[in-house]
Amino acid sequence: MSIGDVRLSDTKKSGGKKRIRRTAEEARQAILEAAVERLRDSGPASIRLADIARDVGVSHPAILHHFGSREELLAAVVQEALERLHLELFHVLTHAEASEASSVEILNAMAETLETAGHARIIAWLNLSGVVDAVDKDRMRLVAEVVHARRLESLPPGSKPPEFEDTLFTCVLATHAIMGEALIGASLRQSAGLGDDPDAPARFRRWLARLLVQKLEPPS
Amino acid sequence: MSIGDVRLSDTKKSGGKKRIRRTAEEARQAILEAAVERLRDSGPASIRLADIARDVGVSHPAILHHFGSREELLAAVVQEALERLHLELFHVLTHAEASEASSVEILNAMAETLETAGHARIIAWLNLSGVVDAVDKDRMRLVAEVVHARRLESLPPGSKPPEFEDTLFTCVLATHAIMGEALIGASLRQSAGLGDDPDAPARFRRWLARLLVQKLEPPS
DNA sequence: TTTGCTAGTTACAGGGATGTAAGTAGCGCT
DNA sequence: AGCGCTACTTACATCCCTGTAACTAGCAAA
Repeated sequence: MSIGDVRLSDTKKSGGKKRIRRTAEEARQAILEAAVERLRDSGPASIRLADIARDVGVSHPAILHHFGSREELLAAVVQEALERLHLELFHVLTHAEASEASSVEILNAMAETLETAGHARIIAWLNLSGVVDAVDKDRMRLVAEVVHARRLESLPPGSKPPEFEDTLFTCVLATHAIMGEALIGASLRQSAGLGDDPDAPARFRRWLARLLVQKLEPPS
Repeated sequence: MSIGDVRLSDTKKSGGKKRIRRTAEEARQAILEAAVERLRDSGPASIRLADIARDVGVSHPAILHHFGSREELLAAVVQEALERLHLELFHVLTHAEASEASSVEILNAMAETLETAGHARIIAWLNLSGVVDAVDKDRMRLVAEVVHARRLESLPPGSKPPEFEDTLFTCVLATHAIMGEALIGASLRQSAGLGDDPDAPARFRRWLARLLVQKLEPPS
């Protein structure tokens, strides 16, 4: 198998000749689902009609029937992936605003969303592949504003308030750290001599959280 | 043009029918050069024999003549890229050890190497594409040890020494930040409302440096 | 100058990917 | 029941990419 791309043999589906007929919407969703998974795991270049068709259990022209062309499928997949990301982030943010979550808890929730759901990988793929508008306008600023508000609230009286950009950059750094963990965490841990340490990731996560706490909510 | 992969039309080279004959070594180098560039810009999946051949100015079977197969070319390209990275990092480190560079200067030099030379992109591509051994064993630990030594040197007398893992994690965080800047810096800046601010990257870099200084070399 | 080695060329074969054409079958509606 | 719509299928056309075969030409050594 090639290093650059995953070639799977286009095996015929066996036996069952019963044709299943979904609604157009269901079919689109099933196809998008499979395609997003491939996007996350192996990047946009590995989105091949025959593969996705096999995942879903249809023939590849069925995909073209619903999406017109691979190009349009890819666009729909990207939009779908970003929509999911935005939905989850929105959920995390509003949830954080409702409860009295600390700044660091917000960042931890963001980490969860980006890392485990595979969104970090998709963002990285899209950025590397040159899809420009991978992150929508001002979302990071909104996050930073929420965090900054909390920061000002918990400010010990008498001390001068931190600048907004300090909070903004802290959020950017946190994002870089989260993305970095998701993308190169494993190999970096290897390179740091922590490869065989099973709870090194958790320890780093805690360490990072403590650093951010110290930065955002310094003891008075 | 597709989002997932870059398709360039295979234009015939014009006019000059004079055949140039390099030594085998020169040819290999020229081919590797072009291939590394493509790896950096568009990822391993976009390494296509015809494209690289056109870049170098030969026909595509010439590449197969020197490398045997696309697979072997790809392996050679990866090895070449990692070798360059290691060479440059080694240079940075030994240079830092020779001069009396501060911890942050070391990290800045690493940033320079990873970001501007395009190594960050290559590392990300390889990690995302599933090439496992993208980072060699213990390099990060070596860096951290150099940094930690400096940290202990500049320790104000009487204060208790920091743990090594604190320094190690700081280096990991710095690496994540550097990688993050190289990979998603632009779109993250957009999302932070700093898209039209030309010296936002420099400001973030300074902010990060100050943070690391504070962490590694606290004022006594 | 001739001869040998090999870097390089053109032409073509084979496989895999996208996309098209024409027909089939599931399901709702009358 | 049967009619129509359309989700889906099979078969095929086409293009691109890798790899092979046979030949060509630059350069060095005799």
